[in-house]
Amino acid sequence: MTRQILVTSALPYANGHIHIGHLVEYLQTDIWVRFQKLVGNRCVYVCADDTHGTAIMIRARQEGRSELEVIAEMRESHLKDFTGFGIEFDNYGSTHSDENRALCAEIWQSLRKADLIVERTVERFYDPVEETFLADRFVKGTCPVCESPDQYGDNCEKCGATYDATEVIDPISIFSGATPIRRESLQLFVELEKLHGWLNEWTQTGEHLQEEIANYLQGHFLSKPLRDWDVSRPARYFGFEIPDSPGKYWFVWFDAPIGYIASTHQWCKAHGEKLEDWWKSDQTEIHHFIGKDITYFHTLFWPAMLKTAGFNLPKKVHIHGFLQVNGEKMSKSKGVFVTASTYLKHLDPAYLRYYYASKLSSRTEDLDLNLDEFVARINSDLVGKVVNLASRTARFAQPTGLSAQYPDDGGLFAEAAAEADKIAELYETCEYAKAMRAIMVLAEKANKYVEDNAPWTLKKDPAQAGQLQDVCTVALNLFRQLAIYLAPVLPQLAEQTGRLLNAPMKSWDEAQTPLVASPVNPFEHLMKRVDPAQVQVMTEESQSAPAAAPAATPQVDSSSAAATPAPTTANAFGDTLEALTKEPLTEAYCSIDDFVKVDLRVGRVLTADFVDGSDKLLKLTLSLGGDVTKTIFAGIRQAYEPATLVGRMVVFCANLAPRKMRFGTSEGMVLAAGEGGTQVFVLSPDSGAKVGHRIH
RNA sequence: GGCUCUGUAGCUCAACGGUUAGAGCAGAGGACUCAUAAUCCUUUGGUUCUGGGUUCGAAUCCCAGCGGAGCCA
Repeated sequence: MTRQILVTSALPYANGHIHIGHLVEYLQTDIWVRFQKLVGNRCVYVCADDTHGTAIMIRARQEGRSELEVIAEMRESHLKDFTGFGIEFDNYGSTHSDENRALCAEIWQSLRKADLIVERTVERFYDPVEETFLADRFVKGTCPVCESPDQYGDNCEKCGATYDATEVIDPISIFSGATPIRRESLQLFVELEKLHGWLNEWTQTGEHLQEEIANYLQGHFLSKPLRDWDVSRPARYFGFEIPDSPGKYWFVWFDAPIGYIASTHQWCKAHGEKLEDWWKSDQTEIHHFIGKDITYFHTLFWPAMLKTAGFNLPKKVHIHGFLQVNGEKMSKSKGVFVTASTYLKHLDPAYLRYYYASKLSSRTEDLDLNLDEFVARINSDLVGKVVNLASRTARFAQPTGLSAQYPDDGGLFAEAAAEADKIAELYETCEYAKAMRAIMVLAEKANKYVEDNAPWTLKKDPAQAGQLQDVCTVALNLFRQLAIYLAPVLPQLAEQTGRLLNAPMKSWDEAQTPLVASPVNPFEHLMKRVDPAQVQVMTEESQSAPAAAPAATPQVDSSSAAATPAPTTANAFGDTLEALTKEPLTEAYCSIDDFVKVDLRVGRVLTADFVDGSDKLLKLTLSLGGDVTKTIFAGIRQAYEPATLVGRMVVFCANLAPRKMRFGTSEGMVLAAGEGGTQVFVLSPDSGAKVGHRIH
């Protein structure tokens, strides 16, 4: 039975570029959509830019242009990145569209009619320079609990306290630096509590949510009365003015998810379809793919809005975890923050599509991009196992084409064909990692078949030509099966395979029938091995890119910057002589006696603070265990956010002679690699080391 | 701080409360030479974070501790 499925990914915010963290979601979704289309379901994939809110407004003003210009430019950039990664939306809209405005009004009317909207006066911070109210996270100041400076207005990264922005000591606006003033404002709220009973049932029953998400909602929100949701923002605000409340605008999180419907509407108009058939019909399944950070918007507010306004509820909200790179949070200061466009400059998008697929499950666990593993996976699985099958047999088969009848292969093809349902089920349930493994097992068996039948030996004997053709027919058919199973992940490979064998692949079911009597075209490389040096260049370029590259600032052409260093030979890991050339090895020897004079220790950073009057230094308090501490001024300010250092272990010299500085006395030196400035990389011991350990 | 997850081989991950905890990669040895130093065979790696408990039986369930991730409208 053909299903009718509407799929969405979260709307990227029009204030930043797409990076490889975002791509976890778009690739996960794109793979799912391609799978659905391949098996013959009617599937439409929509998305849009999320364009409203204070951040966009302020940015436009700071850049001296209109919000419309800003969002138009980001839209272009986003689309370019998505296209580059083979993400195929059926429609890519914008929350700043006529369709969205109309739908917002419609849903708003429903909420009014259901008597869910109330007015209340709240006190908010107001930026007198930018003339706008400030969300908590747009205010910084000293934590009212532990008095750490430079904390955001909603919670303290040092002590973990949460509070209201109005409690912060010495607050400033992050936009203008001005001291915000308190101002009363009449706001509109949705009384979510009125739908508490229904939400309880919807979230806790059925298959709408992953189990851990249902638990999370139960434990965190549904166990107590639901707070009213503040959905309005006073002028100035970039968004839609609320029709029945002049001077008030819908909060960006009100109109953003409605953008899913608006984008669908655009698609319907372009394809002669009715919106009702997609959003108000039992025949349609809605599937949202989102990250775990925006869980509550999509699992409480959004269902409540849909329910009230009479739209389809999602059949499933698929929630994924975050991307880490080499075991750490993606971070701009440490150079593991890779944008989509930087990646595309150096590497084939197919690599990332496969790598993510090989690691994704249906759980909300985070996914770690380990760059060494990335190289190994691609080279071993895709090039070594899959593509190799074609590579080692296509040339033998080219003169004759495929055999007219499918030969006896000992049941291999049938065996792999029988896996189709299992693999389909794994795609359907987002267990891509398991699907990839199942496919690789088939690839291993196929390689063994080639090994056992040694076509290269058959080739030497003209009498065995028929046998040779048969063996290659089997191998290429097994390869073709793999290409079909991998098509949702690697659409390009599927197309190339279709061309190689003169038989385009259109459907999942083609894995059930062997291809015979088809000509074989000259073989071209289907996929290149990953060169670790390219990965290296990519991370280096990411490190040298300006920290928060906003689209508006004229892009420093980082490609030319990356090309400048003289190309030097690299070892097998891609390490070049660059660093050694800049700082040659010391020629004089150091005796063991000299070395042991230096007392190197493992310490834990207890506190890390900016130093007033210095743009280079951070003041660190290091613990050596118990109550033994050392104070160190380290020149790493440009490379590290203080908050990211607290709690981590570092290596430092504990018996360096104390040095008086303008700011205090420094009692040691933290060990770090790099050239200085933003290029500083603090050393850490492997796990297992204890605070206070001496380094020998 | 609260909540939801999470900790298994060097790395990435499997394992309905039930044989001797398994795969891939990496490592070691061998075969092969068609293939992008690819492939095939054999093989070394585990105190399942720690400590208690429940059970005939625990990686799995419970409690505590330690570490990691996220969220807190």
